[in-house]
Amino acid sequence: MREKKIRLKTAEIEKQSHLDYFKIAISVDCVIFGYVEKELKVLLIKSDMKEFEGKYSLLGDLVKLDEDLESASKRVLKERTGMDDVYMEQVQSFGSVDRHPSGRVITIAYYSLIDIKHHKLKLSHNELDWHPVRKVKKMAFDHNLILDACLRRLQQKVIEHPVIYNLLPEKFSLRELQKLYEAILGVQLDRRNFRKKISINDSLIDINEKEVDVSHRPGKLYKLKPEFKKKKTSKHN
Amino acid sequence: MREKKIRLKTAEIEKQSHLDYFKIAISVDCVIFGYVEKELKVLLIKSDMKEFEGKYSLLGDLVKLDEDLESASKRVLKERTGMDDVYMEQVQSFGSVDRHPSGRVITIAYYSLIDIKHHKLKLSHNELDWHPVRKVKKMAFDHNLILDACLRRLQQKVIEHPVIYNLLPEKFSLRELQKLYEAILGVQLDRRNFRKKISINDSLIDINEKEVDVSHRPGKLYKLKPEFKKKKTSKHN
DNA sequence: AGGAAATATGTACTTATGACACATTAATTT
DNA sequence: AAATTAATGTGTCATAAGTACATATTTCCT
Repeated sequence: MREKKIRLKTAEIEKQSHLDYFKIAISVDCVIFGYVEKELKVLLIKSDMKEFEGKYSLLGDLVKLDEDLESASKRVLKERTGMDDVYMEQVQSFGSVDRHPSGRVITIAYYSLIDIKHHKLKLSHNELDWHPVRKVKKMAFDHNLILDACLRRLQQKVIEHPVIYNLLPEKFSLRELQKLYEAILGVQLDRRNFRKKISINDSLIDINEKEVDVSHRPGKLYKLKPEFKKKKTSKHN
Repeated sequence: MREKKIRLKTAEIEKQSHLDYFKIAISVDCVIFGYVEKELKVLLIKSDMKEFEGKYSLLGDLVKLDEDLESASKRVLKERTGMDDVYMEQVQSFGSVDRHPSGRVITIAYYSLIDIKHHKLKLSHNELDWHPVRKVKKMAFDHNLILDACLRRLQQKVIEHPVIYNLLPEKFSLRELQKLYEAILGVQLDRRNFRKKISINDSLIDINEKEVDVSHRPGKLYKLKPEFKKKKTSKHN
């Protein structure tokens, strides 16, 4: 009997300490980029916290005890959007003491790139929807900071490796690729120089097909060479 | 008396649950780079865990509930080395489920650059000492991975901005700067081209002094222009 | 005073980047 | 069916950046 009482006590204390005293919670937040209507967009959800009523937030969740960080962010993606097998990269941790109104939560930010045509998400649910990256208003928590950090990382990536195939369908024209590149970097580029740059790094296959349903001369379609499709999988973190 | 016994018990359990069951602990690990005897070194300490007896580990500690991540890693540095006001940059989180033998610990890696001449550390204590980065053996935990990630980040940084003044004394010669650059990248460079590169980015001041106590023609000494000294302080994470 | 050793600087060659123009193709209009 | 239009597809030249390489100069040491 006495033993039981002690257990109760300790359970209580565990629960308290869980959020109150020495416990720090860990979450992941996903910045999910998509390319819709020639604009770079990010998937946001209406915040369910009353402190942030009306504001949007990134998709995220607490990390479970038995899951790796990347598993956690893939789970978030899968749960909320049904999407699987997406490109994902860890960006940065955010851990200011006061970043979460309900307690101490350190979050690890990931960004993902998805081709929205291949991954049909149930946008009707959950007030989940695409927002143009450049027009995102004040979000919940420090999520604007997180979005900025992820966008900068994506821009860095696209400069180093201009073919961001993850955001495009399997077959794409050079014009489409250039428009994507411009959408990410927020600049306009010379068509000829862009094509030269692409041809130099030699990562595309001409598949001898042409665009259809365009109201002008159709462009050639390309695929990414398989050897460039290596997904960046972070192994041990 | 009974109360006391309970407290003892709960304290025990707190300690257990702290690392055992539902608690995910958060730590920071610091990869502290120094430039000693023309070699890039990292500050390591003998692991105090019996699982890793004889192995070295990075300097790290659990993050306290009321401290930001960067504060935590600065505290670690200060406590263990006495050093303050150092360059520091967050690199990556490591959170594999099994990375820590005593429980779930997610760690956030930082790297620091210090000029060892300005920061005299009490190396005699704690079996704390500098180790050549290229010759580090198997360390405790996943610390080899962490070191690798931080080294790659530092290399990236030095390519973008060749003047890594944090590792050098205030006044330095171009030869010293080049040797440092070479030590970080692990390559040999042409002296003339290196100097051209440095002169182009125009970040040094010729202070009209020369090296002393060198057994050959002394080189000119330079300082970094103040406007290039902006410390990278991560604001909100 | 002369030799050794490192500093300091310049030039030619190659490669990458940026500005720019014209011919070609296929859909659309007349 | 021919002319028009609007986008695709390619090439050249000028400039900037990167790489390979050589000679003169300064200081230390003997």
